[in-house]
Amino acid sequence: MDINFNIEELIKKFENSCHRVQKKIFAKNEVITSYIKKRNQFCILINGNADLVRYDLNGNRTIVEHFSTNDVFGEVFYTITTNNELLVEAREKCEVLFYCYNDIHTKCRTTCKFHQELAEDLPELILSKVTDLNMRIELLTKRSTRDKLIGYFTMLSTRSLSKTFSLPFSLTDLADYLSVDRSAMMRELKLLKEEGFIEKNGNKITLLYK
Amino acid sequence: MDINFNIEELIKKFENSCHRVQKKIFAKNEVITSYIKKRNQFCILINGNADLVRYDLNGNRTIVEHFSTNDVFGEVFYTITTNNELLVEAREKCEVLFYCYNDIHTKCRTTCKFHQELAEDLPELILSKVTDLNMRIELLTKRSTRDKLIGYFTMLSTRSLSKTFSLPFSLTDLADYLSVDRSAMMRELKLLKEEGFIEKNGNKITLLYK
DNA sequence: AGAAAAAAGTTGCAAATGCAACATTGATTT
DNA sequence: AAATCAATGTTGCATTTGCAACTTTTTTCT
Repeated sequence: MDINFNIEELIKKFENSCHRVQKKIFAKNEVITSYIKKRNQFCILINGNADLVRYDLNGNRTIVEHFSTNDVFGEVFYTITTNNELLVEAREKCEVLFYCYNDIHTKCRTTCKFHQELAEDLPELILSKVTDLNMRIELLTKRSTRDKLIGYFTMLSTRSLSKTFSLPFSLTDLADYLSVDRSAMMRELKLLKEEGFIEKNGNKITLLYK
Repeated sequence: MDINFNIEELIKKFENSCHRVQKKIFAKNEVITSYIKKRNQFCILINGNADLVRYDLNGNRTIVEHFSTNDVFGEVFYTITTNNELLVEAREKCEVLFYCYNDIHTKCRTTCKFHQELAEDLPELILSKVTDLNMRIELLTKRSTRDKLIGYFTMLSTRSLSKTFSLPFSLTDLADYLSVDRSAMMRELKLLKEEGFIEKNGNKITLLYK
């Protein structure tokens, strides 16, 4: 599958064609959107890094998804079944495009160029999201912390086409992403180093197995 | 968001218009497809129930996804990062539509009516899959077996608009779906009954909390 | 209807994980 | 440059979970 969707081009077109779309800029740690308050919103992260975060009743924080440049997110992708708070938080300065999902297939299709093109490329955009989510599920269904770590590292290694790669997360956030206790994860990480499975220098990891 | 995609109608059209699509029928327990052997395949389950199942190296079985009528699945949704086997297994008699994802946006768009319409409705189809996957992740990131069970029951209750609902799984399969040990799950289920959170008769569950 | 297989239910014990409370290092702010 | 805050790293202990080995009940097959 080859995704030939070019978001840069699309944005250029939007800027002098469609006025139903909003572009906003957020500073580090600002809340970009809340999944409880808004509905039917569809967002594209043009620039930056952000996380979809859930806080449960016991105060546990979970990074539900991690977004980087060109990722899509928003409430259309989410059916709320819990009463937990779901927030998208900027981890650094972020540029975000907002608009209403309904607009895509209804009004704009025939009117503005931006929406027309987006409608065409939408399957690709969403599809790449599906593959991300499936990968995430693959990780989360692993039975032990060790298997989750190894699974995650293997994925990063495959993506970067190298045995050595850097973590996109702090270790604290990685624990929240893998949905395990941080100290338990640190313990397991230490064992993986001691047993010679991995090497770690700063936020760079090297796989030594296989 | 309202999904007005009518798959029945679409299939009727396909049957006398497009010859690039295959319809096959599977008996219970047959393997519908393997995610390692094939690539770029896109499937619609017209009728029946099936599971996407993973067997890991320790012999653990995980139900990665559960499909029922009108669900879509296939390798296009999946970037293989592991060497575990991923199979779609029929849990009962299934009718399945197969075709190649690439066809959707390339050749068929201008030629056959079936693909043309499917291309239009594809965002909706995939989007509903994304909401399912997000719900799944929400469950899997819960920290304890108890929270997973309660989360799952709450979701079923919300969907059926009733405090009483029936489980779509056997308990054995539910454990594989929630990615926990079956006996540990049974123990927790017993506690939930004893502590008055739920009632259970056969495969019917009633929520007693809130 | 009877046999066989699958699912449900139970339990003791070992291992993994979470929790809490720290010390240490590194980064950011004033 | 010092102070503050965040991230990393460590450990003991309690709790949860997984594993293995069963029995009982329900379903499926011939």
